[in-house]
Amino acid sequence: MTTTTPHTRDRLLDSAERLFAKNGVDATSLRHITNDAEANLASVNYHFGSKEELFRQVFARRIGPINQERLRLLDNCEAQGTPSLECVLEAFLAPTLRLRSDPEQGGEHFMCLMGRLFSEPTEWKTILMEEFNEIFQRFSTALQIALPEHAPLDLTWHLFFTIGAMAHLMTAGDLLKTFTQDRCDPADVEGTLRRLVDFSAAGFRGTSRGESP
Amino acid sequence: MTTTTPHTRDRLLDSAERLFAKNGVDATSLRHITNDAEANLASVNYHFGSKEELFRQVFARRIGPINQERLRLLDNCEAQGTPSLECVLEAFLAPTLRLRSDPEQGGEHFMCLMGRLFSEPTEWKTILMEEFNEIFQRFSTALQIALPEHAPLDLTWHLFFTIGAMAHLMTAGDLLKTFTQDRCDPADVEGTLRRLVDFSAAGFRGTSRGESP
DNA sequence: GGATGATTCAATCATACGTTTGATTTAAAA
DNA sequence: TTTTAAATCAAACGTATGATTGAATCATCC
Repeated sequence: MTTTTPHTRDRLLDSAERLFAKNGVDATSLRHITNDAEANLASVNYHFGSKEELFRQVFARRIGPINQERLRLLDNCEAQGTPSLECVLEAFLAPTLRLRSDPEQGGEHFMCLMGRLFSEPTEWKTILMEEFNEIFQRFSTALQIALPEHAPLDLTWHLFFTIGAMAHLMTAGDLLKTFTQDRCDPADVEGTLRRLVDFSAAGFRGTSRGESP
Repeated sequence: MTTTTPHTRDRLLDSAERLFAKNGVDATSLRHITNDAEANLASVNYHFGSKEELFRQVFARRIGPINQERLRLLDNCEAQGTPSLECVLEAFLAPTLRLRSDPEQGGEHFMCLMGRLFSEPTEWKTILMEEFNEIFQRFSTALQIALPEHAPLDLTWHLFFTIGAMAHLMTAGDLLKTFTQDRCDPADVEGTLRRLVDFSAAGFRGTSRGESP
């Protein structure tokens, strides 16, 4: 048999992902996780060795496919000659934002968790950054091709701002909905994606002071 | 007498602010704080009643003046007729970003703390939002005056994106410096401010697809 | 100087944490 | 069936947490 059990190990990963996202990594105890997963307390250390390793694997389980999807979409852009700025930005942003509309998996929780990681203390943040470095370099060069007349330094700043807007959407998106009494709803993933892509693209091109010369 | 205490209370606020920013709220214990402040463990509960109230006052001590400065700068914009978009955005962004260049106070630590709060679990986040609601409304109407031809809903989305970029700068600014081997340095506050204002302003005006008809 | 209220202090409370242990159960190989 | 390894379990480990106590110290005013 291949499917031995609805294995404890996977239930632990699912519960940990959800609770880490909801309450933060530090505030989530192993007892919360094992209660939620209906597993024994010791099972975490049996299957993962430590809480830190559990977290690392919660993260590793999702980030690989996401970054693969990023690169796949970027390849799509570049397959048709010089890629457009919007296409590159969408390739970068879509895989994370679309986690929200993937409810059968726990993608929504992971999105929140990843967004929070950007602002978490160093020890956890480095885990994120190890995976992120390649993507950052890859998209930086793609942006230089899409906007050859812009200084590379400007592109780096603008990508950083875009990542900030994306991360804010991931962690505080629900807050926006509350604030605006549901008039802005990040649950409309494609609409949100289009708005963010357009906003960032205009920001990248910049110097649009309204009047044309 | 008005000045009852010599120092302890203020030393607690300073240490708490710094440690909360550095390690996170949950990960910072009262013992860390009182050791750092060279105060007795019980002094926190004597002066503040609880850890939560200590945090609330760490926050309240700074956010009031910051938001006052925001409104003052906004008044300056509006004093000269219809305010420009850049002026409004700078009035919103400058008071927080400039905390970094205020090192004699602990403003730098507070900036990081505030940025992180955007993505912290709900209980702390609501504390931030209580203070933020008025500012949000005030600047929303100012933006509608600066960009009368834009839909109010668009402005709300764009302000949200801008806040995200700002928050990311506050929490992960050092990461940008590391990533770019110091070629992008958020410690250059006015340069960073100008970049963010220009990026956001272009994003707000939007629809600058590069080519002019 | 003695009284009074504001602070500081060491000690302790109950609770929660991540981890470890050793026995027990489960499931597949021999 | 017997053997063997994987998995689960209840219980406890030592440490750390936020909070509380009552005595001691300090500053201030009458």
